[in-house]
Amino acid sequence: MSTENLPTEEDLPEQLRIRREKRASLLERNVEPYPVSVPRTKSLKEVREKYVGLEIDVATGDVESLTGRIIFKRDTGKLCFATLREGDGTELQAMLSLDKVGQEVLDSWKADIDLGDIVSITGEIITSKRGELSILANSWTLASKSLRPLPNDHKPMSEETRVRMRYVDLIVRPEARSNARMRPAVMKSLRDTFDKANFVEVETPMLQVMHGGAAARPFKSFSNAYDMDLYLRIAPELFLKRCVVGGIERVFEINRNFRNEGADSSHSPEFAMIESYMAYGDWMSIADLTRTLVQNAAMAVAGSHVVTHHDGRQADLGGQWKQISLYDAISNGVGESVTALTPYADLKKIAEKLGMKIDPKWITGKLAEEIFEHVARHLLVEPTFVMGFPVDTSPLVRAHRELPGVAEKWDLYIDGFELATGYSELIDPVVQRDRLVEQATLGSKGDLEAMQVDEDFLRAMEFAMPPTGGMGMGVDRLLMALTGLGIRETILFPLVKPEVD
RNA sequence: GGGCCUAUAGCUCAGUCGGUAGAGCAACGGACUUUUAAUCCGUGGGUCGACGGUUCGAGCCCGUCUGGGCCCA
Repeated sequence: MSTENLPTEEDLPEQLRIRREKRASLLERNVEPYPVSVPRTKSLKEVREKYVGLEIDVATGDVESLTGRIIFKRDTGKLCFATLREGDGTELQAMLSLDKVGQEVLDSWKADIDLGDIVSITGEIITSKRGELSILANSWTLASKSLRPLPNDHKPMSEETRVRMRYVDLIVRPEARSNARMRPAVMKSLRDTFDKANFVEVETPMLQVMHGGAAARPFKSFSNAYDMDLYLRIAPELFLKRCVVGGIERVFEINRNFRNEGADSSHSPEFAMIESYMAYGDWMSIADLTRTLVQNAAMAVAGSHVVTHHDGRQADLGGQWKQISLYDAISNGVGESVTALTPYADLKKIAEKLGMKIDPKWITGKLAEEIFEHVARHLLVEPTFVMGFPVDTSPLVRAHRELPGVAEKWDLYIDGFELATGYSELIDPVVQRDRLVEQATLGSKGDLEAMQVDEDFLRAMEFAMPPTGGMGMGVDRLLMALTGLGIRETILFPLVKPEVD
């Protein structure tokens, strides 16, 4: 990187300039501000655990070398205090006294060490006269000099600063630390649940020649080596179904999908998703699997099926979950009977009466789904399976075994948002081809979310796919359901537009 | 896409009627051997998001743009 455009020392804000001067001053005195290693015999957490319950004003005689970031600093004339914090948030007090370290070392501590610096301190583990577990320094050494001041630890950072500088957020905000550690706990729980049910995890392409498996606009890219357009996947569905054809009868994938659409408090352009397929299952058995995945994840992070959101609200994810019919929900919401056979014109009248803005590109089923979202979605706070979606918006789903115009598809709603979807999969390759051709026709008419005809996928289907149930669930949204957080808090580094100078 | 709110010191925020830019924490200098957001005395730190307009005079009023948030679609 070029150094030409970096600000000169005089241009820097006062506090940044002073810290750079301190770094230079250390180097002048042959003190390394960024040493290759520093003494460390225990973590702060290990010390806290070992000496729990130690009485006031005790000297243990145990000498350790401990490291941590300086979070608070209380310098007095001859006895200085500082609070060290390590990555998981564990804190420990450090004490430096004139009679232990001498004038020169104490003066250097006061002058050279700032909030945010990482230090190593060697000394005896004691409790102070106020009972605080502490390390009383015999010596100390700088582990890494911070050139930027930490934000005020007692006022929350603004939401934008938290997202743009997550590394600082993780240093100062306990909830940021626990959120970051909740995601891997949930991932582990999901994989354990699948493993116990004999599912095999696979990884399928994210760079795809042809996108499919969902109704969404893709990100487009280009391969220099192959000289052709490539797409970032919007869903792994068509590859997982190839796996089922090949005999991986219980299969799942947890990984990132990319959708080139709007971003808001529940949509991120890249998001983690589970997809899973179970041969010889159907939409009901896959619903049971989905419920088990969610409930086990709740148990893993909350120790209970009742989870407590960050605002204190509790949500009960336990028991069997309510099932409602999509068209019943619409009928109740609009006060007249609506079915999958209700004609487009009637739906349009209903939507207009509701004051909805209607996109002329919407087909009949899409209009019904939009009416559902308008009248019923916000009511679905407790976990609810919404059963029976229109067949014309579900091109990869088999038709309902009894209800005409309906597909064996459910959406799972929690807290008013869609958490997961599940199907009895369409396995008739001839019908599948017709549906995809129909999609391609919509695409050629300008529907940017329509699917393409994937000939290789159809060829796989023609080798016979067993009857199968399938599901997809947003991992970020699962974390939202468990914590009540917005999607940008469940993702460590959500996409943000670059800062402008 | 539409509407509303928002951008001021390193961080979090005030800023009245358009008239010399404020606080807390942080920083700098000094005092202090048991502090817990230590305390006390003193000091410095600002392109008020960007550009344009109105005005004798703009952080404040108007317009455009950019970033962020919320609501609607």
